[in-house]
Amino acid sequence: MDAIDLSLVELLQGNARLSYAELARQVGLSAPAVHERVGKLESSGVIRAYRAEVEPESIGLGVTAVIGLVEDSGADTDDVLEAVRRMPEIDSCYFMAGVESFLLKARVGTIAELEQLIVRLNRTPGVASTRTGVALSTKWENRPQPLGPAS
Amino acid sequence: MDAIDLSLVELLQGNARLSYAELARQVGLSAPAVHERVGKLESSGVIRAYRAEVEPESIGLGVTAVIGLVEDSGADTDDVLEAVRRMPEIDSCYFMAGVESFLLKARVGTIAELEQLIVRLNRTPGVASTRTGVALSTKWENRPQPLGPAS
DNA sequence: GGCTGAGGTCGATAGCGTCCACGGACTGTG
DNA sequence: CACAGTCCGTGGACGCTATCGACCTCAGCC
Repeated sequence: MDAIDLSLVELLQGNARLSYAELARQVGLSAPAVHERVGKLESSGVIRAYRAEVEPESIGLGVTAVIGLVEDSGADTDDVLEAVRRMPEIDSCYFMAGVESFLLKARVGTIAELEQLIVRLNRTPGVASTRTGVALSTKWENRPQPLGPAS
Repeated sequence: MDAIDLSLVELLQGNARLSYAELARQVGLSAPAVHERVGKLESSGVIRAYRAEVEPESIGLGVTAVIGLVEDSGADTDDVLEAVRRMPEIDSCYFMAGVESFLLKARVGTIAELEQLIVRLNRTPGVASTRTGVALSTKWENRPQPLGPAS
């Protein structure tokens, strides 16, 4: 990971569809060289994926909620995790310090669907309670990360 | 937004670097047709951007925190928002229902940097208090959204 | 010095992006 | 019904890109 790799990562964070030729021009290398570097960034796991960022409203997902989840004493954390993973509405999942072991971000179409999701979560074995906050609006999300001079 | 547009969005959510030719094969249209459809999805705002998803640790951002922010009574919400926006560590910002007007997700390199960020937030005019939770691990994030039959 | 490996350039070729002219299915109208 | 207009697609063409293989260069090491 040198300075050129960092620039490549930064460029691709900004626009994942840049051509190798364009990347090459920006960093001052040839296209094959860039191709190889990006390939290594991908296979070493620095670049995990390339995703189109979609406006949730336009695909019928207008409601965003954040859910803190408290586990039963004696719950199997892996089982809970697996159950949560199977709910496609849950688009992010963090294991947290604190009473609420998990913090979930969910995206659904309507408040009614959110209600159903919460009920399903509360019924899940190992889940003691949940606490849900509803986002009224998303100001921004997943802003490209500032590239600290890395590892 | 018909079924083909939905497939295109779904395919690009999964891999933003697919070529138009490949997309065309997958949805059974010609490349120029796909090119035009994707162009319209972009300019109508359905597709906001294409981003490389980067492993935060590898660019020196190993600490994820979630911060609830309570505004002063009489604070100017727009000013608070502007101040928060200027902090590049804050990668997501939601305006929430509840006492904590904003929920922020931050990404920093070390706990020391997190401390500085929190101090800066608490010093910001209009901010009454903050409450921070630290993520011990990220199970997953920004999973491709399930494509409900959309608008 | 001479080997070796990493990482670059160059050149070639197949395939892709993108522009354009053209054509069929709907739709509203005389 | 015939007509024109619109929408949305196809196919062809052409320049640019992706990607492979051959070769070059430099650093480290025996």
